[in-house]
Amino acid sequence: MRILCGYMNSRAKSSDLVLLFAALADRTRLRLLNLIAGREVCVCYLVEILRQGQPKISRHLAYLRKAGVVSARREGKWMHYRIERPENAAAALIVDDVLESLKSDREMQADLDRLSRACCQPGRFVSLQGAPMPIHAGTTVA
Amino acid sequence: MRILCGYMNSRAKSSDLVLLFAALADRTRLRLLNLIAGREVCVCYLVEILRQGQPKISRHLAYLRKAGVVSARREGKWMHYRIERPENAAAALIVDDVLESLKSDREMQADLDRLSRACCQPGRFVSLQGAPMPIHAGTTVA
DNA sequence: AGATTATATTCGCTTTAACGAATACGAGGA
DNA sequence: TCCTCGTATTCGTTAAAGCGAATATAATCT
Repeated sequence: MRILCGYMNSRAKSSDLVLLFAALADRTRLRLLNLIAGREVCVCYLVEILRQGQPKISRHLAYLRKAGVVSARREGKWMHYRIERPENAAAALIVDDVLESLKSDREMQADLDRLSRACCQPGRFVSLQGAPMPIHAGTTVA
Repeated sequence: MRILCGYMNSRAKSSDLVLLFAALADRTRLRLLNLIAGREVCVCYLVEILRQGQPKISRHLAYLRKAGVVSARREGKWMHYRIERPENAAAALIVDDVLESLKSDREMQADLDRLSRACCQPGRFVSLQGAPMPIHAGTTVA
């Protein structure tokens, strides 16, 4: 098992990396990753916070899923997205770096602020009434 | 100076990152970075090793230059390319990760092998006769 | 100066990405 | 079952990337 693991790491396909980089080479997708980092977020929140069309958000989420950076979980009508650390060790390192560095970006900080406010008073946002709130990572129950 | 430096790092623009990722999201460009990593290489070697058209290589190098990942130095008719660590701290970290992880890719290893062989016997490659050999990083004189 | 060599850029074309609008799907609720 | 709501996908269009062929530029050689 440990040997197999080492074997896989020693033969990283850079095609994985190309796919990853393509996924990261878009500001909207970086904003999505930033919002999802550290919690599990329902799509409706992402649409509301980024103030962009729902199909657009959904397509970008699909793109991130295909790249193996996020995964989705269904809960009734709602879909929750969370960060998925790639199997490829190099890719995983890079994702860590990226998520960390996004914290120092102005717009990313503003997005997170908006998300916090939306969580405090979901009623203010018509589109969020009744929607399940983001779940902080490591928390068993909201 | 140290304060200014810290200030800049604390306000990373993720647009820099988008540009960087776009530059990394191409296999030919990754192969170029892999060949250039650790040494300064003349364009004609890159064309020869990758066995691809010269305009294509040149365009990809221009792309990498605009993204701030490589820089060029002219020596007579020849242009030498080397890795340029981005100013943005996050970007620099990512570049380090990428260069390191490329080492475990099959094709990248093969490219480096071909480069070594070409350096030993430049005469074998018609296009390399008289061309300046790659210069290992940290070496003052070839 | 004119020819030659190494590299960069332009041109036309084909492929791919991104978007909004419309539509389809999937799970609950009436 | 039909309706509604949240999300995903398709469609048609527009913008951008990548490519080879041709051309331009910059330095060296004769």
